Amino acid sequence: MFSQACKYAIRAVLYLAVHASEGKKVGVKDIAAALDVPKYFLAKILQQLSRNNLISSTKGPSGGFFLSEKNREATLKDVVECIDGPDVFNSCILGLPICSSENPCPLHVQAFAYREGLHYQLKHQAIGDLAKRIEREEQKI
Amino acid sequence: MFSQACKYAIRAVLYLAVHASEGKKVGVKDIAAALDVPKYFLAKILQQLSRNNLISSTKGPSGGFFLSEKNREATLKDVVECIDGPDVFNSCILGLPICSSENPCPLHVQAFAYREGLHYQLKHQAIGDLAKRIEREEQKI
DNA sequence: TTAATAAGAGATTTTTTTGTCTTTTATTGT
DNA sequence: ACAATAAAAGACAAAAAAATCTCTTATTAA
Ligand code: FES
Ligand code: FES
Repeated sequence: MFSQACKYAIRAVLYLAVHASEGKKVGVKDIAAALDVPKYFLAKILQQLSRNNLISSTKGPSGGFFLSEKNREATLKDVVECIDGPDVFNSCILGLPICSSENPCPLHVQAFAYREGLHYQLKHQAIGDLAKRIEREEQKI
Repeated sequence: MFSQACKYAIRAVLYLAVHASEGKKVGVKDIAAALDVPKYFLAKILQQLSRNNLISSTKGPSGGFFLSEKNREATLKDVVECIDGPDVFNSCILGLPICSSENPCPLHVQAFAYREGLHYQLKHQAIGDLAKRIEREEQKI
């Protein structure tokens, strides 16, 4: 479903949502250590998210990454599409050129349900709200 | 979700289920052309399926690939696990080391529910039956 | 104003996946 | 027997994804 880079991106954003803020920035090193993820690779991913204004950063001492209030209004769908491109949620599970209910492949019905269920959550839940639920339910990242 | 090889495998098996039989074998060349898939790559995949007794083949003139009655009783789950390994349907969508409802990641509920939907179909529908539905509903492969 | 810090950017390497080509082996019809 | 056929197997190449390293730029605090 998601590329490795995208998995790291989601986890990093959620980590920032829970552990960082305007006043408490976190460096790549810390995130990478906390998530047990390759440091330099994560750095690249965070750069890309930052360029697309999905996360915020400042350089220099006491600098690092965090989520602004604006950033918290975005969704994980934005994050996913930033890393894996815009077609993640509308391409055929068997790789056929078009995925549609009019011209379905043999797995379309189930695959579509799967994708849409996930898509819906990722699209309609703000990252800020998601973070609150993660803390409340003590979920793993 | 599935590797390219696995997508090709599923499509090839379904193609054989619909278009081949003990009495009407089909060669890699024909399958590759019909599915618009790289020929040599597909050959490798078919070999692997054949070694694992998920499809049947004979060498020599008028030889080729087909599905025996036994083969038709297998499921696409078997095909998928033969190519992509046994963990496809029980690994965390975020790549966390364990996926369980006791220790869920933030996407677990949705990911699990819909993954299971797909898993269920692939596990409980024999390839032979699936082929009949494909013909009946004129689905694309 | 300078040394230390941390992200940004670029280049490079490693690994995995995908795709191709060649040789061998088995089978069949002549 | 033999030429033709087609899969099996092995080696190889190309492309993509993942991961690493180095250098640059901005910022801050002493
Ligand atoms: S057509 Fe294949 S998943 Fe929709
Ligand atoms: S724990 Fe992540 S999908 Fe189940």
